This record gives sequence, C-alpha cells and structure tokens, in this order.
Amino acid sequence: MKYSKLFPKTLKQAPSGAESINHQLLIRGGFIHQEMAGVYTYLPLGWRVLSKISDIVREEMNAIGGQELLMPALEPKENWVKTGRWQSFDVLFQLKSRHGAEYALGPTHEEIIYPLVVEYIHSYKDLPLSLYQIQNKFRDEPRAKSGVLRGREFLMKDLYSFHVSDEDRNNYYEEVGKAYLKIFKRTGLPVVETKAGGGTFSDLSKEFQTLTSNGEDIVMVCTNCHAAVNRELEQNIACPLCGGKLEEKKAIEVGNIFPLKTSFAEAFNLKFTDKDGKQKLVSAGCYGIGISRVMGAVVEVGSDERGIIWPESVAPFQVHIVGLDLDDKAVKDKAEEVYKLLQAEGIEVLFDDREISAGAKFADADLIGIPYRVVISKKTEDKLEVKKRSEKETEFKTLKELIEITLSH
RNA sequence: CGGGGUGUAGGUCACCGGUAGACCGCCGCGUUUGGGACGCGGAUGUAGUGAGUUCAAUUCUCGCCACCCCGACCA
Repeated sequence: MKYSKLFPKTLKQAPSGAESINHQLLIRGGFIHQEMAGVYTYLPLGWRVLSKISDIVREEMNAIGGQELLMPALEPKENWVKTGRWQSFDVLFQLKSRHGAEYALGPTHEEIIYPLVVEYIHSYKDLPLSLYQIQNKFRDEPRAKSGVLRGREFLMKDLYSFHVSDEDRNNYYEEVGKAYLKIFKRTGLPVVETKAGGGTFSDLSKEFQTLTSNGEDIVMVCTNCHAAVNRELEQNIACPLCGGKLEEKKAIEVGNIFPLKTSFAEAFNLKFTDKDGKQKLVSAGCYGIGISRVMGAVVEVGSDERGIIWPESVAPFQVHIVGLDLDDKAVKDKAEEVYKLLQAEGIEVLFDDREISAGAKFADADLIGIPYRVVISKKTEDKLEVKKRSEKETEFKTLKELIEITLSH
C-alpha cells in the first residue's frame, strides 16, 4: 500500500471527548471513525487489524473443531419471547418495522442457533457440535465508553457447543479455555482467567481479563502466584491456590465462557436420542471474544507517547517503508524496488511515498505503530535502515536480512 | 438511569449583547527536505436545535438533541 493513497490522513490532535488511550490513538491514526456514541466505522487500517485478530481466532477455533457460519443480526421477536428475554434482556435493541413487525437486533445468538440446530440434532451421533461466527453485535449499553472497549455495536466471535452430557461439555469447556489462552498470547495480550461473579447461567463461567490501569473491571490478583479471581466472588479472602495476598487490579474483559447447561435446550426443546434409546436434553456452552475490544485492549497495553506499538501478529502491515529524498531518482527507484520485493515475499508493506517532510513521516510511522520501520534515503546508500517500533536503536540491514527477520515471526 | 461538563471552520480551541477569529489541516506559488519546515496568497462557518428576553443574541434564560466524564449497570 502506498501511503499517498491510504484513507484517511492522521490527525495531530485527538477529537475532544476521546480520553482513553485506545480511543485517542485509534482515531488519530485513522483506524476508526466514531459515528455516534459507541458506534464506529472501522477504517482500512483498523479493519486490517480486526482481520488479523479474526484470523487468529478462526485458526484456534477451527483447531478445536469449531465450524464457522454466519447468522443473521436481525432476529425474530418470537424467539426472544420464547426464552423470556424479550422482556428481561435489558440491553436488547428492539425495533419495529413500518408494517408493525417486531425484531431484535442480535446481542447474542442463542435465539437463532437453538432453533437452527434443533432441526439437525436428533441422535447422539450428531454430537458434539461446535459452531461459531464473527459478527457485529448490538447491545444498548446504558453508557458506551472508552472508545472501542465498550460499544453499542461491536465485532464479536461467539461460539456455541452442544454435547450429550455435562461431562462432555465440561471437557470441551476446558479445551476452549486453553484455545482462548493461545489466542490472547498470539495477539500479545497478557490475560488472567477469573471466575465470573454475576453470571446469569452458572457459577462456572470464566472471564479472561487483560490487566491494565485503564480497565473498567476489577480483579483480585495474587501477589504471590498471580492467580486471579473476580472481586465480587472472592472479596477480602486469601488466594484460593496458594493462600497469598490478593491485590486489586483494573482489567479489561476480553473473553468469557459460559456453560449454558440445558436451559435453552428446554426453551427450544433441543433433545437427542441417546444410545439407550431415551430422549435427553442437549447440554451446551457458549464462548465469546470481543474482537473489536481486543483491538482496543492491545492498544491500551502497547503504546508510548508517540503512538501505538502493534504486536507483529495483529499489525496492519509488517513493514513501513519511509522514503526520504524521493526526488532523487536513484533513491526513489530503490525504494520502489524494495517495496515490490518485500511484497513478492508475501510481506505486507506500507510505503510512505508522500511529498512531505521527513519529520512528518516519522511522526506518522510512530503513531501508526507498524513493527518494522525501514528508512530509504540518500544516506542509507545500498543498505536499509531498520528500526523496530518497540525499540530505540536503528540497525543497517540488507534486504535479505530484513526479509528473514520479518518472515521469522 | 442519577450527577457533572461540553457543543463556534474538516480537527483543536479563543472571543464577544452590535451576525466571528487563531492554530492545525486544505488549495496555489516559491524556498525547503533525517523528527510533525518557512514565506506569500487563497478557500471553508446558516455559531447543535427550538423558543424566550432585547432596538439588537453566537453571546443572556429555558426546553430539546448530541457528545464526554463519574457513578449505577454490564450476556
């Protein structure tokens, strides 16, 4: 991608109202654009990041047998009435068409997936089944805040698993938990697991929390063994694992998993015929990761006074070529050549070919936070001046060396 | 939903009871060119919205709307 063509431009100042780090930097860098409170357009750079996160999530969900599908965001009222949640789900967006029909805008998808699978699950041979989607969710939050961390429309991965028994479901539940830890590790987010306190369905639900001073949740973390528990659940007691002292930490909830047990199966009459010929209720679990929230959390965790520091795994591009002295034909040709050769290796490259000052280019490179900055100018001669966004020092490298470093991750 | 705050150019903000300015950005010309360059010239506003007070309202008052912060809430 040539920077001169990239939409849109960066901003020197964050819009008033943007206070949290992720909100400021994502807007200034041109990753997101706010349409209204809690609702954002994901601009080209931001969408690239979300796609990277989504791909990691897909790989790990597929690895544990999840099958991806896409359900409608527009959900029929009758299904919500059936589960009682048309009344009780307080952040549900309800809408009425001009002709009087009523719908829910999906905040979660039990009301769709249960009626769906009830048509196909008849036998124990049809189980287990694990389905997931990545989709925009709608929740009428009383207070949207903190940029992309708490929106009214946001991108989420939700997986639903169906099992012959609670035991089988519990085993899968552990498997998903492990997959979640892999996902957060890959996206560069340090997380702790906590037992959720206020879960509607079960005291077995778990949350995955990123510790950061800008979080809106509070978890208790053991100063000794670093085990974590939810505050409401374990107030003022010692660490359940080692007896150590618990300390309050702010955190962002980036994922959660809930055993649904058989509650929705009853509402939608989801039963199967077991080996013994008897009809039994399907035991289920649901598992969420806020994809757009992960993007915000990554920024909260990784930035400095100049801008974002993306982990290589989710960065919008891997290499940011800063071309200086481009009015010199030899330099320009070299920059173009490096740009093409890197791309030929499958490396994602942003090439700053704009006719602006060097300082402005460096400032934007720091703001946007692409992992490897490569300066090509009269000074660099036949070498490439490489600097990692996360480090201070620059190093001169050959193209071959740069390709090796970039591809090694 | 309670409390507080803010709405003026594309962005950040100032000013003022007599219908608007700065900086950034944008356009043109020239000079620059390794950390957000400089000079000159130029374009861009129904001052969130409705009402009230007033000879006169962007300015004062009230309603509404929007956005932000604190809290409550948080499948």
